[in-house]
Parts: sequence; structure tokens; C-alpha cells
Amino acid sequence: MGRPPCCDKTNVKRGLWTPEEDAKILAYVSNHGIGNWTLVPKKAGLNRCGKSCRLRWTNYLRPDLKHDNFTPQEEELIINLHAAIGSRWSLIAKRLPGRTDNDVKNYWNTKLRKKLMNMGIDPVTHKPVSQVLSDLGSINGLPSTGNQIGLAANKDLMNNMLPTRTEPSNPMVEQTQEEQAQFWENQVQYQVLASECVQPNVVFSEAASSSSSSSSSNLTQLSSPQQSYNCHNSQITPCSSSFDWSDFLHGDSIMWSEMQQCDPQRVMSSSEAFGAVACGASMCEGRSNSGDSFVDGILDRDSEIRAAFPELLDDAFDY
DNA sequence: AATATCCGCAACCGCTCCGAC
DNA sequence: CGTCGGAGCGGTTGCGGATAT
Repeated sequence: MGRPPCCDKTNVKRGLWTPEEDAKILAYVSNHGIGNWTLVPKKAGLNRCGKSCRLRWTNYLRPDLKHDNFTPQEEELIINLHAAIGSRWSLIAKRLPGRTDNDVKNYWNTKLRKKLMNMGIDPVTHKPVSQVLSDLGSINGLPSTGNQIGLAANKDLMNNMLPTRTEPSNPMVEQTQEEQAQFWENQVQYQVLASECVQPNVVFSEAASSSSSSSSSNLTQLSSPQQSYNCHNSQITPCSSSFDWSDFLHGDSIMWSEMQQCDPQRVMSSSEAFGAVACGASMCEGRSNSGDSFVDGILDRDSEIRAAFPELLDDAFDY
């Protein structure tokens, strides 16, 4: 039954590391390389948990680590990647040679987040704070749509607006870890490309020059316009985006299959129209102050779909 | 000079996933 | 098949130095 515990947690040393302890780790790794960390404390003569040894090595002792300040280019890359994939520090750190996820995370929490807020940019959504507040006002004022498409739309929107540890767009579809990793890797690749396409130093010089947070002077301007839509920072996608609105509706697989059986042709046209409307709405949102919004587009299409499938939607989802 | 407050960072905590037993 | 540890990750904490009062 299982393995023995890696260490006696009540008797291992905790807290700051001494130079002597560091030297022991370094000596051990230089002689034996990195292997089973649970064996390291015993073999290196340390009264520490193996997990603590691994953290000390990866976050501080690794010879390839940089210990100097972050460069403006690194800052810019962190901001762009955070806008694309959220707080996936390990993925972001992989793009910054010599930096650890802990480095990046600390730098974000202590410097970059405040820097963005001082510039009037919400560090979570990477939108101007004024726009975030107005978006929240719109969402709070939404009438109840009364069905799952409306709920799914709002949920999806919120997932995009709040980039926590969200998974790829369709949670109902089984995805392997490799596929999910590939998804985020693609996001990273895109943001790297986007950041390479823009002129350097646009970020802070432009945003810092204006204390008001107009939509024309924020980080969202960095992204290449031909790239795909990303709700985190209001990037706009052409409607030929790879995003598939049928995937969106597939979020409720039962309802989707019922709709398909009921009338596949209607499902297809509704799905396409749904995508077109929402895509158009998102374009309007990107132009800002147009009076239309992404949410409005979804709600409009929601009404159309409700009208198209009253037998499936109204009874079950009016509450 | 003494104290309070702020800030940065190293380290820890708790969780998930996977594989060993 | 269930339990447990290893590894990796993101979030949080707490210490120590810097700065303000």
C-alpha cells in the first residue's frame, strides 16, 4: 500500500537557507545531477524536505538563473503573455531564459500589476479600468435570459474576462493534457509573435503619457490586428477565426444532440448566425463607445435561437 | 534615534495529475 | 482498485531591509 513518507515533516528544518546548505545542494547536484529529490536531503546531508530542496534549486541555485533586474523587453513580454494566457507563470517563465516562474510571479505581483493600475489598466483583463467598470455595469444590468445558452455565453465571457486557471473553451470535450498544453503553447506562440510585430516602447510611453484610460492608449494596442480574437485584451478577430461557434454550443452536449436530431439544418444555420452576430458584436466592442457590445450580440442571438427551438428551450430553461 | 509602515522576495502551502505500490 | 508520494504549479505568507514619520 503506497510508499513510505518522503520525510518526517515535523523534524525537518524550514525557513531561510544558509550558505552551508546551499553549498551542500550545489555539491550534490554537481556530483550526481538532478534525480529523485526525496533522496537529495539524505545523500547531501541536509535536514530538509526533498520538496524544499527542489524549490531551492529551481528558484535560486540553478546556474542558468539570472539574478539581475528585469529588462523592459522582459516586462513587455510578461504583460503580453499574461494578457494571452493569464497567470500561467511556468509557461511565461519558459519564454524568459534565466527566469523562474517564482521570479515572474513575484515581479508581476510587486511591480507590473501596480504599474498597470497606475496607468489606468486593469491588470486582470488588460483593459482600461473605465471599460471594465462599464462592462461590469452592463453585465449586472442584464435581463435574465432564462436558458442555458445565455448562461453559457455569460460564463464563457467571464472566463475570458477573468483569466484564472481556465481550460480550453469547451470543457465538455475530453482533452488530454498534451492537447491542453498545446493549446496554451499556441497562445504563447501567438503572443510572442504579436509582441515581435509591434514597435518596442509603445507600451509605456504611450500609456503613461495619458492619465485618462482612453482605449487608444493602452496595452491592447500592441497586438497585431490580423490575429485571432482574445477577450482578455479586446483583440478583434476576423470572422474567419479558427473559433468554432458549434464548439461553443457543444458546451451542452445533450441539448446540442437534441437540436441536431430535431433539425440539423436549423442547427447549422443558427450556429453560423450565432457566430456571425457575436463576431460582429465583438468587432463593435473593439471600436468602443459604439453602444453595441459583445454581450448584446450574444443576447440577440440567444433570442433568435430561443425562437428557433421553443420546444427544446422554453420548458426546460425558463425559471 | 526610535518607531511605524511599506515593499520585495524567498519559502511555504495546498492543490492536481500521474505513477508506484 | 485504493492509497500514497513525486513532481509541478499557482497562491499566499512572513521575514528582513528600506523608507517615512
